[in-house]
Amino acid sequence: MPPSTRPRSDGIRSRNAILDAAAKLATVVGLDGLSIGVLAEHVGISKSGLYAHFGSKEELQLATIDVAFAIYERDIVRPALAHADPVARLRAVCENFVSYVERDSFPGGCFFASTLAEFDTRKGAVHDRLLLLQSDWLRGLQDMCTAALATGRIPSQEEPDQLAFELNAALHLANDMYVLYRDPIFLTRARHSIKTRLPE
Amino acid sequence: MPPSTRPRSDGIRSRNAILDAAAKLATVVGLDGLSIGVLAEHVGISKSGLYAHFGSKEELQLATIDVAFAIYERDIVRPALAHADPVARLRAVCENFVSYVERDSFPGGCFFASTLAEFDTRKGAVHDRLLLLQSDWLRGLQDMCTAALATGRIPSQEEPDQLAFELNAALHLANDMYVLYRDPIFLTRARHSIKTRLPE
DNA sequence: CTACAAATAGCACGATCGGTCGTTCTTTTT
DNA sequence: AAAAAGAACGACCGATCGTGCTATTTGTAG
Repeated sequence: MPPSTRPRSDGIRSRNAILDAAAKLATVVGLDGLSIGVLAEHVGISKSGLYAHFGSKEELQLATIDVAFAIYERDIVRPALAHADPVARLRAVCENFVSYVERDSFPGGCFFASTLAEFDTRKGAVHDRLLLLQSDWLRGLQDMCTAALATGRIPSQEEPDQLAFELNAALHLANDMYVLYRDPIFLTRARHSIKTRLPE
Repeated sequence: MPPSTRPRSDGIRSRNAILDAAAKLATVVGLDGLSIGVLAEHVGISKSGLYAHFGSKEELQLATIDVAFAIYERDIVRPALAHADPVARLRAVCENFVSYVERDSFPGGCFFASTLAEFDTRKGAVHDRLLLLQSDWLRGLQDMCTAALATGRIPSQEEPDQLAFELNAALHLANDMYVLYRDPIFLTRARHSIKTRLPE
């Protein structure tokens, strides 16, 4: 293979700027509705200059998903894993999601809620990647529920998957309603649902 | 104004066929992603022939929303209103939604879940119309919860809006997960959540 | 049966889409 | 300092977008 293909420092900076803008814009106009020209104009570079960073629009979309996933891991999952106690850990991951919505990390709310709603019934690599990450989230939540219920400190006779469904439902709707109405009452509602199921 | 401007019978038939296809397609590719040309080809008429039925794409979108709303009212709301008992009525509206998802009324799941996710952060008449209908649904659900709780037969000390939020959350997530995974387990989960809050 | 309006098709427009090209500028390596 | 490679640019491609305009067909009221 030819030498190193090492990226240049300014190229990395540009690429990060592009993907940061792409992730934010995608939650508003969609991953598909996001056009190369509009994105380039938004970042302040030419369309072909932007395009040179990615071989196709699909690769741009996949790269955008990866940076959004990194943010989600950094802000929601990793801080929760710091808690050793299973119940505290589960509480933390839920609260981290709510506050991640509350602080408007993305203008269109949770990146994965937005993009999955767009690609849920489509085919292709983007759908597959989003589905994989969603399945990881679901399994992680279910595992946390299993561990939390095993402590015997949860006032619920539900099975773990049902508890995970109900927690996820509250988080999910809180995101959608908060994006739609910009009313924090929905975040309060979700927090109340969580607290009822995972009391201190 | 000039006499009647009466539409012709074949025109009405075409218009219905167009809007029926539009409502179904919109849940897959989005209300905006649905292009006139593709829709025309799908219905089997020419692009300009289709376009003549509506003055603009936005009017097509608004008309599509109206037919979807009529279906939602016919299948979900009206049958539930047949129940005089508030608890039975609330149970019915929830169950009607789940079975409306279960029987694949739209290929992309609930029409309003799909389109609202697309237009939640946009401006314009389409967003406004969707928001209005969503607010109606929310208020209706809250009213039903108020009436149901007033019977004293609900084993919950929650306020009505919190109960409405939790029921809505279960319905909402059931739709999204069922569309994504095509696994009826999520419908079962939602039904379980409902039954726990509204026992027979 | 005739007349007229509604319905549909054909055609073309300007804009924008994703994508390719050759070229120039700039950073990094030697 | 020279050479090599990455970054960014403007021009351009064919395709498709929403949207008009005009002509033709077709259902229906008088």
